[in-house]
Amino acid sequence: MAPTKSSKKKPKAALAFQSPNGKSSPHPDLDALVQQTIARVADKWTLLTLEVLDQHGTLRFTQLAGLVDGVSQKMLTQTLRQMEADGFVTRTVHPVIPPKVEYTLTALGRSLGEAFCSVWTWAETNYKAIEKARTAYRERS
Amino acid sequence: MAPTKSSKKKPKAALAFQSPNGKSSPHPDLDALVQQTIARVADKWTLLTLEVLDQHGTLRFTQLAGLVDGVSQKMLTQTLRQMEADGFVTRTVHPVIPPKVEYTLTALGRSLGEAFCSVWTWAETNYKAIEKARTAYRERS
DNA sequence: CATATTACTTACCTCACGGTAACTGACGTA
DNA sequence: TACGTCAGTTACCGTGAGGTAAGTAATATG
Repeated sequence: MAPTKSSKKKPKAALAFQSPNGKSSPHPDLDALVQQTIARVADKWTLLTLEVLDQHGTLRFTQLAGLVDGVSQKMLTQTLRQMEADGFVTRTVHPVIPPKVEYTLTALGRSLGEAFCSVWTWAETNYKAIEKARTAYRERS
Repeated sequence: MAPTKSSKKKPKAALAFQSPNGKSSPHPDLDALVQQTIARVADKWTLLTLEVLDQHGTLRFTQLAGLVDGVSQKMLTQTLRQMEADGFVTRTVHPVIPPKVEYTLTALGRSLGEAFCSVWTWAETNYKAIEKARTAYRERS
């Protein structure tokens, strides 16, 4: 029983809610919005692309393809379109042949990079602790 | 052409590498490790669980199931096991019947929460800008 | 006329993520 | 004897993320 949701009996209450009333949020559920935003932004390719653009400044498509280690053209395009739509990068098309398209971080994109900087730093200082924890866990079981 | 990798011609060089030499990393490729760590940690359920545990302190399984909004038992167990293995939570089993298992963040887990705090804050202050960018993008195309 | 170049689309296909629901174990209680 | 409780585990199954490879447009060059 207890399938996380949907039990035809009494819902037990007092546990499964986070904002049925008004609380004090400016929006109905800011938490959800923020969570959703983070989920979008914490995507693998987005993170990698963000970092590469942050380090190298303006880059063309093929340069990105080379620097974003392991990305396929399809995913790179998709990621860049997404980031453009979200306002993280500007996409500048130079009407020449062969095509020349340049990508640069916007201020918003750069601020996102800074925000993730602390996570990056955390990972740098703590990945050894994680590895140790994993080994310990493996031996425990 | 240019399928991101594997072209039998000259690899063009000067583009597709990040640490073929020694640089100054203590490990062969610290960047990859860190990226990998972030990817693991930036998982949807991990993030949500982390936040709930950060806000509520010690919780039992069913309490978490109620608070982590939308998680299935399967994913909750999986996430918690993962977090335990990584050293983010402690799992305390009280040998009683019915079972009682309590989860608490470790110091490492709490530090991770703090690191993500800046991202959380960023999302709070910038999600409107993102929405605006999206609307603008939609109208542009 | 064929080829190279850049920045993509598009079609196709696979596999792993994750949801649903049922089952387990050990005991107290009705 | 049947049921409820908690904390899972397991089997099954569908969707969709994402990889691969080929195609496209437009022109300069040999």
